[in-house]
Amino acid sequence: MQKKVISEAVVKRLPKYYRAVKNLSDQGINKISSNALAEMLGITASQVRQDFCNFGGFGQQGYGYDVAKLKQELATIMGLDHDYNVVIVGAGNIGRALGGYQGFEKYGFKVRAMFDSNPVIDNVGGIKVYNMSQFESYVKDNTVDMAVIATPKAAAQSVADRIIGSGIKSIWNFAPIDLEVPDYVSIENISMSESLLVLSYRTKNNV
Amino acid sequence: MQKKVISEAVVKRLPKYYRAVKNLSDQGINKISSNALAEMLGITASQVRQDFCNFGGFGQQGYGYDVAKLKQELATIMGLDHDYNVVIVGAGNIGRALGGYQGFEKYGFKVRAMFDSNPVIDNVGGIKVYNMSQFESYVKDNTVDMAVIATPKAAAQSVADRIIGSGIKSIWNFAPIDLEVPDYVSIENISMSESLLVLSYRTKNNV
DNA sequence: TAGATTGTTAATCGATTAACAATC
DNA sequence: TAGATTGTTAATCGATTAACAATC
Repeated sequence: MQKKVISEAVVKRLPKYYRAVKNLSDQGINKISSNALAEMLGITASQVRQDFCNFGGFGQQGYGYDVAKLKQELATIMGLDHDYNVVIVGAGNIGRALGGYQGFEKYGFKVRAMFDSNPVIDNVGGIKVYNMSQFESYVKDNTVDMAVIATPKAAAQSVADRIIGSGIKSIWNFAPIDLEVPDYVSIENISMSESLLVLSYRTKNNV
Repeated sequence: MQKKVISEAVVKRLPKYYRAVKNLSDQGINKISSNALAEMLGITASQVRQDFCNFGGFGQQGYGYDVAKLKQELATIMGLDHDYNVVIVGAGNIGRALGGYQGFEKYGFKVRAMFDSNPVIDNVGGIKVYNMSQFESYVKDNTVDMAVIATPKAAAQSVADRIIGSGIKSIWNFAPIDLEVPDYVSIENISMSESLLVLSYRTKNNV
C-alpha cells in the first residue's frame, strides 16, 4: 500500500473526531454529515471531508458518513483495533496517578507493571511495582508494547535509553525534557509545564 | 499600547524558548544568537527572530540576545513576573498528583487549597482538602487567580460553571471534555486521552 | 572599521477553505 | 428523478523561511 504522509495537524484532529463519533454512536445516532460533525468540533465541513479524504474517504455521496463505519475506520487508523501492553516507569505522584488512569483501559492499553528506582510501595491499585533493576528482565520475559516515563527530569533520558535498549518502540513521556530517541521509536510528550505557561500567557493577555 | 495579535503557533513556542533560555542562564551563558538558540530548539533562526520581533525584538544587531534580558522579557510576556494563587478541584488520582506537582512552585503558582465533592483525606502534602460545598465561600474570602479542574468528565462542566461564577478567570482543565466558557475566561486543556491516541497512531504508523 | 547579527520585508510553503462535478 | 452530500481540485490564507538593509 502506497503510504500518504499525513500532516501533524490532521493527526492531532483524529482523536477529536473519534471522541465525537463515539459520542454519536453512544447516543444511537447512526448517520452524520460532514457539516454536522464539523459543527460538533467547531471546524469547517471542508476540513472534515479533506481530513477523511486523506485516508481514502469513508462517506457516501448524497448520504453522509455511517457512524459505526466511521468509528471503526478511525479506530483502525489510530491503532485501537487491538490491545497494547504498557509499563510505567516512575512510581511517584504522576506514575501512581497514571496507574489509575481510566483512559488506558478505555482504549485497550493494559498497564501490566510499574517500575521505580526506589519502590516504597509494592503495588498501585493492583499493579505490581518492580525495582528498576528488574526492568530489562521483565521486558525480556513479557510482551511490552509501550512504556510511560513518569520519572523526574534528571532520570528521563537514561530511562528512555533503557526502554529503547530493551526493544520497546513507543514512549509516552511525562518528564519535562525533549528526549533523544532514534527514528524508529514513536514518542509523544505530555508537557504540563508548557501547558501551564501557555495558560499563564493567556491569562495575562486576556486570550 | 497597541496590542498585536500573537498567533497560537508563536504562543506555544514561548515556553520552549523560556526553558532553553533558563538552561543557558543556569549554565552561566550570558549571550546567545538566534542561530544557536534555533539549533537548541530544532527550528530555524529566522523563526526565532520573527517570533521575538512580534514582541518588539530584544536583541542587539551584530551581537545577539542578552540571556538575562531575554529570560526576563519572556517571563514578563508569559506573566511569570508575579505569583498566582491556585486551587485544585478534584482530589482523586490526578488532583492529588497535581498537589505535589513541582512545576507550580517553579513558576510562581501557589496551590492554596483543594476541593472535592467527597473528600476522603483532609490534606494532600500539606494542602488542605475542603468539601466542594465550601468552594464559593473560600473564593470569596481568599484571592484565587486560577483553578485546576481534575474531576471526572461528568462533573467538569458544572465545576467550571461554579469556578467562573465565583469570579475566577483562568482554568487549567484535565477533564476529557471541551468546556464551554465565556470569552473573558482563559482556558487550557491537558488532554491525556488525545495525547495517548496520537501516540497510538504514531506507533501503528511508524511515525 | 569590518564582521556579525538583528529586525523586518518579501518569497515560499503548507494548511485551510471554497467550489463544484460526481454520484448516491 | 431531484435533492443531498461526498470527494477532490482550485483558491485563499497564514505561517515559515529566505534575504538583506540596518546597525551594533
